Amino acid sequence: MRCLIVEDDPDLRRQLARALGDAGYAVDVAADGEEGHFLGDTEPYDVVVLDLGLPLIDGVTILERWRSAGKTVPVLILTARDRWSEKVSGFDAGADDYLTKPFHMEELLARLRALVRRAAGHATPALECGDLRLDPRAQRATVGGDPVKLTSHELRLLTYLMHHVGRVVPRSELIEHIYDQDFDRDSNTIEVFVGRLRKKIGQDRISTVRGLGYQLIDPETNGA
Amino acid sequence: MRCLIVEDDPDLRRQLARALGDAGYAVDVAADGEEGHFLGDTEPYDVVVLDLGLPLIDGVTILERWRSAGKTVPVLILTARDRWSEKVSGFDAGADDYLTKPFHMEELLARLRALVRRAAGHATPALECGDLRLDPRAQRATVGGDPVKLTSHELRLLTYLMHHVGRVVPRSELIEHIYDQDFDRDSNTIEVFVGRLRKKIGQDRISTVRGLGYQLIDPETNGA
DNA sequence: AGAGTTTTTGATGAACTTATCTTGGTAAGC
DNA sequence: GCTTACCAAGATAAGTTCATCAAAAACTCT
Repeated sequence: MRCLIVEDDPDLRRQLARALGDAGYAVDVAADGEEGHFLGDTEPYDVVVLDLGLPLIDGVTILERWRSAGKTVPVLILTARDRWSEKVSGFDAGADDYLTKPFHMEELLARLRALVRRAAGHATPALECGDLRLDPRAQRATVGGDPVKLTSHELRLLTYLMHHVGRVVPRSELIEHIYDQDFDRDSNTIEVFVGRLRKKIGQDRISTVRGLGYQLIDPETNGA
Repeated sequence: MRCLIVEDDPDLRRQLARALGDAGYAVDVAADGEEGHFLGDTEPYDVVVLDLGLPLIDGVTILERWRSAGKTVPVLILTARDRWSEKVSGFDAGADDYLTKPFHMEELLARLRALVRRAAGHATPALECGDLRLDPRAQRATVGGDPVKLTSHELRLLTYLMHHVGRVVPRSELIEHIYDQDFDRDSNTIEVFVGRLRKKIGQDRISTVRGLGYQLIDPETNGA
């Protein structure tokens, strides 16, 4: 999952970036409103953390622009505790959730998980696909109850696929959502990771559709 | 589906071509207004992505000429964020949708899907024909709920036929919409693909009309 | 700072898709 | 009823895409 953080306070920004990185997100950061607006406009994020008090362009304005441009990416806004009115205008502008500063990092992570989950149209917190389970909170995957040891990028790949079970996902999309901004596109990393994942979770769980992409097979619908 | 991209910025052009290619379109590109106008005039596209700021002939002018020549192909125009007035004149010239640069590639794809769908007079996201279903986003086809494994070209062929259920589609039209510009016309590839499709989705779903073309049979209207 | 992972890269070989060719069948026209 | 044109089907060949491996580079953690 790929996440954008728009926050002008350097300390908090760094703290957020680190926490979300540890939680398995590919993280991009913006220090002011202009940069934040630009990034959110151009890159495909799965969730955005947006501070309201920003230099150059205000958070609410950014959000309004994204929404009027048809962007549906889930956005969580951060407000100071005393800025009560900001919160309201944030929601009016189309925010999906808010959090008042200061906050517990754990709570932020929980809310983000909920947002990502809802955006993908899932009801349950844990992702499932046959006897393959993934707990985004614990960053743990199990096959038939047995834990599988995955490295961080293997986990990212699996997480994205499990949010899109049954869909044929192009390699380019996987790259966009697993890596952050500056990544060299032309490489075979995805193939290598798919290979490793298959070795760990079972060969025939991920099928490749030549020329199109990869597909996580749902045994229920008996995918492909 | 066959798509024309008219865009003068080389980076964006390549990026677009790649993304649309990944999404299963047959893609032609034009780098300036003259080439774009010519291609759109002579080749039958299903959708066009048109930048407004172009060398030689401006995008709005191209669009006006196409429209006054009776072309109804859906056109999505790209505008820079600050060119507010361009957007308006683009609509006046007959654009079907617009997107301001920079943009999410996924949003562009979603809008193109919507355009193609609308142009073919469909309401539901998934294409249906009897118990044959096709989800263009997931690139998955099912017959009576059972998934059918199709290769990328088989998928393109079926997609086009499903957008024109019941119509007798000439082989030449299929070739034009499945392949891009430079393709040797004199070959029997389409016959071969129709044969393979029939084998996978059922023999009597596609009927051949001698001397005219192929027809995807809709059980409702009991086609043919 | 160094050892152990993890990630990336590059190369090689295998697998698959697609295009072409050939042969045989089927419908239309005379 | 015969000829001709068009279409179906199978086999083959070519070209592309993908999988796998090994090794180098980057990163972590002590």
